[in-house]
Amino acid sequence: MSATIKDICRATGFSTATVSRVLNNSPLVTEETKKRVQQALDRLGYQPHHAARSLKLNRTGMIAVVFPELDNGFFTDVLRGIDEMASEFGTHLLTAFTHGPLDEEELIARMVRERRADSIILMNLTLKDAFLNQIQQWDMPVVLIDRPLKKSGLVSVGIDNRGGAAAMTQHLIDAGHRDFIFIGGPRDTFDAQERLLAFRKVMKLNRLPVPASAIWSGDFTEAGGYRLMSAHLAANRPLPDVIFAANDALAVGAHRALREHGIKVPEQVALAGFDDTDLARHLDLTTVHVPMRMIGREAARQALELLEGRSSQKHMILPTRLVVRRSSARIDRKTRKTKL
Amino acid sequence: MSATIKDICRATGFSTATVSRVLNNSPLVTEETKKRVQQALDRLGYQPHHAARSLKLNRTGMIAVVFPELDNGFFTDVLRGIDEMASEFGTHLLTAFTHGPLDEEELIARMVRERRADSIILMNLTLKDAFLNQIQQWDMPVVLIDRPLKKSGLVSVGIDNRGGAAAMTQHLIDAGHRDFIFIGGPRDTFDAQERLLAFRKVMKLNRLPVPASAIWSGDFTEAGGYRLMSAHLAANRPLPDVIFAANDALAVGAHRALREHGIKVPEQVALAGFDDTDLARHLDLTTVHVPMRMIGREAARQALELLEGRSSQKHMILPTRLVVRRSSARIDRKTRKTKL
DNA sequence: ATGTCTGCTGTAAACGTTTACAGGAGTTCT
DNA sequence: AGAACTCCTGTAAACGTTTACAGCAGACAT
Repeated sequence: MSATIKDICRATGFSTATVSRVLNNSPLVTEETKKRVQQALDRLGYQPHHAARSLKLNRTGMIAVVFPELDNGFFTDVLRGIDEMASEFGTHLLTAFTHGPLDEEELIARMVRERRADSIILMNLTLKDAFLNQIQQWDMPVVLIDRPLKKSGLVSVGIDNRGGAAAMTQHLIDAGHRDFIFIGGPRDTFDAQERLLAFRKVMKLNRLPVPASAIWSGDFTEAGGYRLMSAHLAANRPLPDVIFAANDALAVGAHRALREHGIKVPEQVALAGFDDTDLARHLDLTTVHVPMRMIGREAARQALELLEGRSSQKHMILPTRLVVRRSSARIDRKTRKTKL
Repeated sequence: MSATIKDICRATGFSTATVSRVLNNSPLVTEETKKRVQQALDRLGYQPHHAARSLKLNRTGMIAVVFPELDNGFFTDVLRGIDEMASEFGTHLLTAFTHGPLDEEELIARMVRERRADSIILMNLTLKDAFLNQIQQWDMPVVLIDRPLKKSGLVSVGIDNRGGAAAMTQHLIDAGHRDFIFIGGPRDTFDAQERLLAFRKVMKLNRLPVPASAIWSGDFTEAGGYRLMSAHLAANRPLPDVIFAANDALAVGAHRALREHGIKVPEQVALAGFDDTDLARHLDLTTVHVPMRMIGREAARQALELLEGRSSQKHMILPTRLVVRRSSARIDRKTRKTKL
């Protein structure tokens, strides 16, 4: 059993109040007694009992972080960012993964009402707006990652999806590509919607057509990208100039399918992704850099500042950055076409 | 403010004791009152206050999981495995990353004494044996991942490092490779030691020499692998037949350095790793599969079973499996040598 | 009618903190 | 010398639960 305040009292002869005051270094204690108490604390290896403290103070020193089952490779870095910032504030992390979308609401509601944390960071969940609105009733600060809620007071941290997707689209066009396939993400995902929107807009600006068949609907997973690409190839449909996948996972899946069919990237078809995961770097995939660690840091900062009443920026949008690598290289279209 | 038991009392007219009994469905309550209380609970959206409960019961319903700063790509899957098992038991996760080795001991000691969790899983930390021995004094179950402690009562979950490394070494020899470079991990890491040991043993069995210069000392990071390989190439030293890196991160780093020097894998040098991370699959890297999710699941299971007093297996070793991919392909040595 | 038992409910203490309030010892002022 | 401070320390209540124990009502046996 760990030592309690009473043990310290017994050892020093002081009362719980005084010991507690030393612990929270109140100015009301003599240097002398402070020293004596401190010695006892050190000697007995005392640490305050977290549950007791948190019951009394109504403060847990925890941030709950809820992640979706789906992993974009995104997750690790964001979590690390959150942890960095949290540990600077002496706060711990309660991480939870949702197991299927049904589970999400219940998991969150329970955690909140059990008061296991002081604030909560929700990442990329497929929550209904109604639920999000309801969340605001609870008196626990909520930070959304990658999911701004319109007309709501919820704080969110997101990235410049439109800017990134637009820059990418323009880059690909500038590289000489005309015939696109866009592999989108889940329709109900904010990121996916934004990226598609920006893609469409830039295509339109450049007066390039986007037939319905050029927009595939993926799920942000590698397996999904692989499946879609394989199906296309198996059906012997023509290759476009370039495939722009709404995230790296999809791009990587498509890449694998292409490779298995002996199709060279970028020689026969160019490829681009979004997120700049480790894999992208290693596959030489042109992509859009997303500052994941920073997202985590900022989300944690918001969560912590909200706690202190400092209501900071409502909706933070972090910049993205085009990362040009080999997979989008300019190819002389005539050469390529003859090869096919 | 969430509803408390007293709110339920006020609503139903029953005492806290009765309400509490309903919550823990004690058999001592009439069906009738149980029903009436339940209604109030539902109506007010009651959830027990975690801190209060845990103070009284001395049970937090949490497992602390401590990860090193270093990320082998390992981490995500293990955590998911832990989460899977934990959530089956209705237990939450407190994750913490150590920030530098100095920090480790203090972080752990504090968490334990604050009693933030019921049990603790330590992954791959560079803790001193003395500290680990000390841990046993505390009355909190500890599960070590990838780090059995000799002659200690600590439970651990590990993998068959020797089997994996031996199988790999033999495979590479069978593929015709004779001249090896082994990029090892940190000397103070158990995994690194075991893998090197098995490598040496199999080389000896095959009567192949292992000069000191053939063993590099890495750090299990990609940057490290890149640095070592680059230095070697920059110094214009000859390439071996094969480079066996003690983990995938190192192999991937080496791979990048090789690629940057225009050296083809496996045409000019074969390459092998250990861990079977996502990257390995995509780089077609021959490696040793490590069942990361399973490691997490088993670690969590042990942590939970220890809590219930069921002391299960002391030291669990999960099997590894050789995964042969293109990077280790057999090359006609004569052809290769002439090419150089 | 009294005693014993069973079955349910309530009272109150406890878990380990923090903190408002009270109180005691010095010091300074009148 | 007493009052009015200032400093420090102690007493006790509170946070929201759980649970040992007490208590009460009714059923049954004597």
